[in-house]
Amino acid sequence: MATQKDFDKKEAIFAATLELVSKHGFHSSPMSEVAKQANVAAGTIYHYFKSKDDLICALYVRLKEKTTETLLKQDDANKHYRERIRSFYLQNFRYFTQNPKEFYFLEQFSNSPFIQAIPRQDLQRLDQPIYDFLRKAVFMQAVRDIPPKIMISMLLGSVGSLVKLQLSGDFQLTSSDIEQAFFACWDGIKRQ
Amino acid sequence: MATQKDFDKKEAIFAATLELVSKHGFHSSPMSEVAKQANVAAGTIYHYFKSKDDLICALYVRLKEKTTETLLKQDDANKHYRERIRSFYLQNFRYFTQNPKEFYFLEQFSNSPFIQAIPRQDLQRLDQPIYDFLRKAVFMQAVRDIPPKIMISMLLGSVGSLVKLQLSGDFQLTSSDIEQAFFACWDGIKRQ
Amino acid sequence: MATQKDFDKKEAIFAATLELVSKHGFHSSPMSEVAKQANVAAGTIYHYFKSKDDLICALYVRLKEKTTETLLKQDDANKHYRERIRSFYLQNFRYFTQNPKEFYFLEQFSNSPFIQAIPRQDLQRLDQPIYDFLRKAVFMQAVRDIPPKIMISMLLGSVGSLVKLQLSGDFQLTSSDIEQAFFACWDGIKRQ
Amino acid sequence: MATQKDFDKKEAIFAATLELVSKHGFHSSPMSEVAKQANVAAGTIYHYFKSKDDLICALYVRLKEKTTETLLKQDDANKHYRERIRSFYLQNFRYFTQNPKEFYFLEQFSNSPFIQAIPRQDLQRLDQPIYDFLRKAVFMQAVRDIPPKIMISMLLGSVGSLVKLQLSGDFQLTSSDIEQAFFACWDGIKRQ
DNA sequence: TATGAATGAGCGTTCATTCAT
DNA sequence: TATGAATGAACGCTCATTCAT
Repeated sequence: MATQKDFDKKEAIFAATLELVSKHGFHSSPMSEVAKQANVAAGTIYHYFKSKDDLICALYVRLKEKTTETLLKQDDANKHYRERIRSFYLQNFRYFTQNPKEFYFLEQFSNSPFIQAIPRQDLQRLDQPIYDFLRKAVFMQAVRDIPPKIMISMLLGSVGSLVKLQLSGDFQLTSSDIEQAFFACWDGIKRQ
Repeated sequence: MATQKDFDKKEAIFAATLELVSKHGFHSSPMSEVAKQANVAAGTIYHYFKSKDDLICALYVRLKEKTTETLLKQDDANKHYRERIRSFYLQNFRYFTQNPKEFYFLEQFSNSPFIQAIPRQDLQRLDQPIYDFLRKAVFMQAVRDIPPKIMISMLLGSVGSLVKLQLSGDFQLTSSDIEQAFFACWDGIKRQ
Repeated sequence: MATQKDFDKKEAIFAATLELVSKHGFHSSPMSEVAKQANVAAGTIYHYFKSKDDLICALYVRLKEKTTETLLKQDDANKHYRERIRSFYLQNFRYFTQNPKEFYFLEQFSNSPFIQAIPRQDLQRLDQPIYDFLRKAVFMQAVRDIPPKIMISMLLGSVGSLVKLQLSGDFQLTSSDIEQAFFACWDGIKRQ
Repeated sequence: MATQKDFDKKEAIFAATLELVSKHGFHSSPMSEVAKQANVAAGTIYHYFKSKDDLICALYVRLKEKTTETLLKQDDANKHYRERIRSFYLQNFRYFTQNPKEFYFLEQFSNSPFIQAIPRQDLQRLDQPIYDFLRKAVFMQAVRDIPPKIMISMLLGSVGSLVKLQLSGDFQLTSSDIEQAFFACWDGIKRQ
């Protein structure tokens, strides 16, 4: 079926882009290489994406959606907020250490001028689910009344740093290290 | 004096590179533009740097050294560790929000495959002063016995996230927000 | 037909390179000029050749093959060796005086460090047919038992010098001059 | 003494140019490298030579003069022409196999478009001594009445080919090979 | 005379993008 | 829709040459 084939090609292009960009960076990932890796012709990419920038931005959005969904899917509203946030933190660490390509791509992208090409409201939409999750925690008085944006920044900044540390190969983090790191964060944001 | 002139040219090239790369990214900062911005001929850059990569790596090392030095210069060994770490955290925030070009450059660089071009031991040397500072804090039992690498990751991850938030323009952080964020961190790492 | 078009483009690039290099030398024949002369875009050359060096080496191999084939094609195994070698000598002179571009290109190439880029066994393969022709003459006791490599050197050195003399415009060689030069060579190598 | 110093510098520049050009070719021998190798500043070369082309042409003329002089110096007018020409041939072979840099430089130069930069009469002047030597041999009826230009071409073409063969490393020529080659030539040009 | 930092035109090459098939 | 040869602007970089010292 054509639709399935389209899907496959688009997927293949995304996968190839992720592979190459995460390893070599944006400008060392020519479209011709992406095409080769995806087993399509160079021109074919332009049936699915307007330009290289468009492809990269689309991949960013896609990965953001996917990771956010994955990370919140396992949330269990019946548990205590501490447990839910702990689980979110740990999942985050696990997900990215197990999917380093996605981590590298997202970090690279969000620290590059590329990100300015994404409309602000789209960026907001991508963060919305996590944002909602934490705002509710504040509302439920599970955590201190810190603006959710700050809280996200702190949590994700912390976990992101740890992922980077782990992936650098300089340092093997044990699960106790992660727990410890989480509780350090938690002690910082929990309602005393 | 020749030495002064050399210094000026090299400085001008560094400044131009910082300006352009922080604004447009590595690959949207051609050497010809760097030269124009620095008021030198394109070829002149190659008297000071072997290649574009070399220039960018040299600038990274230089900025790292400068910021580390600046951030630790104001450390007062007579104060309590809480105060010293607080000051470090706050200075960090202040320095980077006031020097956004340096922040963007460093973030972009350290999240790009470029960083692999810097020998591991050089990277270690750049982080050594901060590392020493925190290791001593652990040794003095001022903070919990968390591996310093993790502690650095958490502190800098946290403050980096806040700087990004502030610079994004989405959110105006008050100094009370920063204090709050610091104390959250501190509560996490202090010896209870 | 695509294959024909490819052939045409590659041929046009070869012809343009021969034209320019024979007239101006390697380094005064920029790729941009080659492209212009061949009526293709600069980038197109790189579909057919990896680099400028690759193009030039490929052209050398091609011309060597073509001239060797041309020179041996007219050989008539029924004739006496004296006649066959005479014919080879005369053809050689005629071919290169009538195709000065090829002569200048080949001379330039084989006297430049470029030639070291061609694997030794490839060079040997190119000379093999002439080598075989002369070795057989030795074997048949038509000529003295001089190592064929030396004999080739002498014959081709002699005729090459004459071609250079003729093309220099300093001196108009008559066909009697060439005959005379050949017989001088022949008297030197024939079995007495 | 200044004059001596000048001489030394100019010599050093010539020596450096010969060294580099014979090994790497004209366009892989930048003036900056020549300067380094000669232990002078880049600008200094321009006190002695108008341009790179000028330097290379001057070196050509110089080497031509020197080799011609060397080769004719040992001529002994008392001997038979056969002996004198034999000696010239053998010296030629010996000189260039022992001075491969000069051989490679001269071959490269005389097969490149560079040579067109040298006025025709200068070229003639350089060849004049050898030309005279052989013309006299014709006049004395020692050799056949072949135009001296052709005779030079044949002799030098022959010996040049052998030098190339020897220097290529493919083939070790014995002194008997050279003798044989000379007598082949001689049989070709001697008055029967 | 000697220096070598500075110049900038010009090079070889890449690669995002197009378009005839 | 899919192809991939072709394009050519733009890049990083070299190097012959100049000139203030």
